Amino acid sequence: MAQRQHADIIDVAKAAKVSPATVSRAFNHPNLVRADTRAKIQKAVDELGYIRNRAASAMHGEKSGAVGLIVPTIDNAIFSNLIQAFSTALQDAGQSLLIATHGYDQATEHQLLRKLLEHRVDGVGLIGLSHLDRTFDLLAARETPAVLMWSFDDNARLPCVGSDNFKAGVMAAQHILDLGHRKVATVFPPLDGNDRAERRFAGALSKLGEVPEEWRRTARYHIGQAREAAHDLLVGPHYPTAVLAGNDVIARGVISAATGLGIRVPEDLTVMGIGDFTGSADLTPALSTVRIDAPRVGQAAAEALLARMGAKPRKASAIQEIPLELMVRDTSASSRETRAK
Amino acid sequence: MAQRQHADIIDVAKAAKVSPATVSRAFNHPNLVRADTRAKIQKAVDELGYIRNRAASAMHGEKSGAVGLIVPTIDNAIFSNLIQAFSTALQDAGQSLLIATHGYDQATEHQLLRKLLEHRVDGVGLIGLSHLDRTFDLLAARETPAVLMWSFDDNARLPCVGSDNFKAGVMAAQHILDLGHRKVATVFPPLDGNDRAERRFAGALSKLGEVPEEWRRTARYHIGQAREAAHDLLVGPHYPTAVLAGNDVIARGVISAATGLGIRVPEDLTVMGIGDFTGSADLTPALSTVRIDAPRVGQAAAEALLARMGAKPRKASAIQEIPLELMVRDTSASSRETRAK
DNA sequence: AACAGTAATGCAAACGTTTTCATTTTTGGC
DNA sequence: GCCAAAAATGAAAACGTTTGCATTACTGTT
Repeated sequence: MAQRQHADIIDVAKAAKVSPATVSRAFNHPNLVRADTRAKIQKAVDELGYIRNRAASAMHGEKSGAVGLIVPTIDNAIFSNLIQAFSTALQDAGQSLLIATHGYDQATEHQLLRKLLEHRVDGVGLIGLSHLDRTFDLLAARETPAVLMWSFDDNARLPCVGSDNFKAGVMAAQHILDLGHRKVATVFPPLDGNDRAERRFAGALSKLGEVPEEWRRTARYHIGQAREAAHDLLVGPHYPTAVLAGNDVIARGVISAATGLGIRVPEDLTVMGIGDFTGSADLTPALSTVRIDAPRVGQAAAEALLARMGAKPRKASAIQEIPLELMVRDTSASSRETRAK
Repeated sequence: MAQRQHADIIDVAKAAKVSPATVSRAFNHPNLVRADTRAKIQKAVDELGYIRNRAASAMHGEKSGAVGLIVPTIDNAIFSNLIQAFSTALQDAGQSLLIATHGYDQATEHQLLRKLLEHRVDGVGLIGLSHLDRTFDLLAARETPAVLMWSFDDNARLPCVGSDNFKAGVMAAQHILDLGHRKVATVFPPLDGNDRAERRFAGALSKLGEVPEEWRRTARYHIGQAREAAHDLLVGPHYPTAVLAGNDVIARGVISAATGLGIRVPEDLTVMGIGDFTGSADLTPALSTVRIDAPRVGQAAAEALLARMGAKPRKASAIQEIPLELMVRDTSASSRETRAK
């Protein structure tokens, strides 16, 4: 039995009594083939269980129908909302998504980009503004449309969609100051290689002025670590009346540390987050924070990328800023009735 | 200037003064080419910025170097840990990951599978045990290695890696009973089309016996919804002394509702989750739950899939059960000192 | 130094599509 | 019904690899 492994376009053509060329056109330029011919072809496709071979199309300089996305990690609330929205928008446009994670390592990121390019992705999404020079060069050499997302900056090297992290830091700090706090501490993630955190911190400092060394703490993206860092901060001799956390997860750690020490939030201590991740509104007390609309960023980024991929002349800059929103909830309060001591 | 668009394997061959065949072999079967020849080729590759064309290789019946993963959604803690681990394991093996989300719709899932097959993925991962017949059929017809993950069941239609959700339900229920509770309520997600929730519920019922209608509540995967459902439950005339939640997120909603009503956890009410998601241990109070080790599932699933993809004769069944672990923390307590009333 | 055996390389055909160009069919105006 | 114009289809050449087979280059033995 010399039955072929899988039906190919020629088998379909035979079954439908047309030429392979017509079958191909029926897929890629349906308007070029008559409706009844298309019907015949569709019938043959169904009967033979034909599935087109994207690899063979891509070989022809055709689009591969896949987009690449490189993120630091999938498994934290910061990115998963973004990825979900990005993915959905692409799927709606009929694109497939190749995803890769580098664990915050830019050299790995570059390697992953190479791998995605081997698959001839039609476009690429990256997180953050700062990347290796050779990453930018590679993208340019390959003329692959790309979008930076999550952060926003006017003079980014590539189109970018996201929020201004500097502003986020400013807004959070301003809110704290507006409440009358003057003794403000910070708990931030390590700043190196993380332009988001770095910008937020810079924004915060621009309002707060100098923050004394003993009121600055560092914690990775992890509640437990943040709690330890905050504990250390709050048992000190000079305790602050407000803590600005680099993101919502850290803020949760801070609240937890405070609660553990019998410090009431917000009566004794104001805590501000940044991000407004899923669940932050449902904490008890509900977290005051600056909302970064991750789903909207993901969707807008996907749309910007799709527009770039559409071989349109690179028209109006795709740079797009997603607005921030101050979410005043139950962890921030005026400093007036704070500890008299 | 007739400069070619991008370097070709033939360009590389010319630059290295060897034949294209040798270049190809240098990539795919390095042991077949002499070390110094390989060096020459590598040099040419670097100079020309050559990136191999995976599409062209895949055409040759070669492996595409990509694996597909279809999940209900990325943006919730249930899956993101799993996806991250799955992704990492694949990357370590040099594979790329094509991901697609269907939002809990099996027909969409089938469509997505078709799309992944267009890209000639070398293997596919799916979430859960129950899928459309035509999804299974398609996988079989294409002879594409596949793994079901997250749930485990002895007589699944495909190799599966995961935990036994029935057991998870049993363990949670048993713990509650062991503490002496007899008035137990449940808050579960909708059961239809979600075999994980369905099995958990069945497991719980197998221990709990009949749960009266007024103590059963339904809530989607969302803290706010769960809180409402739980509120409704706890203000009733006959309130339970323990609540078994279908997953950790729902458990958070239950705790929140209880706190809001002045019901103390665990003194007045025991709350059990299932899952042990990121952060559950860091809640205050820390959540008692049944740990499903998502990262381990993801990694084991990836390994099982890779093994299947290795053209090895389908040897020892790749079915693998990941053990559950009861995490007794601060939301469960003996029923003895519960409300005397 | 000649030989067999093995290791390394090259040649050319194949893989499944898309597209240009040429050819055939259909359409609509008279 | 005829004709030009437009629409639909087909033939064949490409796309960038991989691989079976043939050839050439080494290796160690006598």
